[in-house]
Amino acid sequence: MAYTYEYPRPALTVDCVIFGLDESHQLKVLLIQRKNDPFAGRWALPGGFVDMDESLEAAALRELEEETGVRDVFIEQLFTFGAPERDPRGRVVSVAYYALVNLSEHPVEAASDARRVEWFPVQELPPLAFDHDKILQMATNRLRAKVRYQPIGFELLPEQFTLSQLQQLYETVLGVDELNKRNFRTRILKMGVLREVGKQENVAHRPAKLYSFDKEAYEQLFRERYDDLLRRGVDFEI
Amino acid sequence: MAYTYEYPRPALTVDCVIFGLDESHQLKVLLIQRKNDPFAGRWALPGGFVDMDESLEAAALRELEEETGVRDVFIEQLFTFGAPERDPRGRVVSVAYYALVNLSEHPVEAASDARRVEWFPVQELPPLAFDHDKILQMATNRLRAKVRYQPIGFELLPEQFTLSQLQQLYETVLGVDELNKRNFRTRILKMGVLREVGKQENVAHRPAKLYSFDKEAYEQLFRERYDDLLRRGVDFEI
DNA sequence: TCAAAAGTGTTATCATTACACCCATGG
DNA sequence: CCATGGGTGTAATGATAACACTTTTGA
Repeated sequence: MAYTYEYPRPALTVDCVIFGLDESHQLKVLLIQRKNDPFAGRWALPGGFVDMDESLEAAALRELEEETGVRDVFIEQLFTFGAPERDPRGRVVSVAYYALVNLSEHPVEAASDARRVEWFPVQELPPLAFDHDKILQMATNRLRAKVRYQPIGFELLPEQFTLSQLQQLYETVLGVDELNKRNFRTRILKMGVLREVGKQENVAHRPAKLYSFDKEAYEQLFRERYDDLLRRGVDFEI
Repeated sequence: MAYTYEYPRPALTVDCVIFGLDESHQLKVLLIQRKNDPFAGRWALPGGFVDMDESLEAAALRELEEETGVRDVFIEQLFTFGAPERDPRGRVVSVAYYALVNLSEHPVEAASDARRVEWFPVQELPPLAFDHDKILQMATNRLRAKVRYQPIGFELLPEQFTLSQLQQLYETVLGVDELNKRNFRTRILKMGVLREVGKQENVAHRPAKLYSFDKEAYEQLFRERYDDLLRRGVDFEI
């Protein structure tokens, strides 16, 4: 069957940049190996064509699961890439999505067609197909910007976590050596979005307090913040 | 002539949300009146179909000029809207762009096909076609967020401007009553991105100092900021 | 008693807020 | 000399950064 239109149309695809944090606090990204030309054998972001009756987000989630087995992810739209020459096969416009997940909770599946799927450290990436390096670069920047004003990342930790774990997470996502322990703690506790829920047991050192993220407190805070911001006016801070 | 594809393809359009500031410090948005169904007679964002050999941004600028006569605008991508039912004619995915311009420097043209083009105050909008109210809402939010961390808006003022004018601008864009004069000034001057260039003449009150935006100083500042941010780590501020 | 990691005290400095007040000009 | 905006002083309070120190646990 074929589909005919009066005017030519670009093809429309979606691509997913899925960041994962592994046990050793490395930031990784999920890639698949292409089987077909163009770029056969190269690694690429999971993605594919949008069906006519699904939303863009649904398309991204569907392709992600089909190609990697990864599901139940909160993705957000990143940017739409539409340079005329970005795909050698012809005009293809791609809407990119991104997410940050707990790597250990999202095992990759050997996809049905035996395509390879792997997590790569963002520091040691293979050459990528199409303009996927550009997409990934933008996703990394966005993730780092976002981590500063939204409590992204709490989903990556166990339900209960220590402040050291949380600090580790921030250091990893921001790609920074070592944040000042004292100041990190003061800051994050002052926000009042963490609830103390117990302490570690059976560790060979002083047991750390365990916290969980208090979502309601956060949402409350967020609402208050908004009014503040308007009163302050200008900021010029990221 | 017709174009045939093996699989169906959504149509791809671009839409432009152009904000303008008028002389009386009102925030307005540029709309056109549709001639044809669906939504004939309704007001809508300027926009249209993407050609096969132009980038998305180029398509947005082309449609903007064709439909409104407005040109030489710095647009930025906002979001891509792709809900399956957003256009009654069928599947249409639209990449939205936005910009903020000095309204008086961008006169609208009676478009060749005599379609009406007008600036509407964002507070008093007519019903809009498609999901354009949603697009506009998102654009407004983005503009307000952006104005806090980027010196957007300086382009809207004359080359030389007073601090009161600048404050007015911020109040308008943020939709806020009155920022504290003292604090606004302290803050913005402390940044060091304004250069004093003279003073007003022939005004019936103490003449104000005139400033211009020091682009180099800003870019310098921006680079320094970035390192700082990494060291501070977590922020949770917008 | 030691290693390892958790957790705290403190201080100098800077930023923010809120108010009230003074200044220069043309009419 | 007054109306009209432009422009400044200041003090209380809170946030930030930097560094060194104490505590608690299992081995």
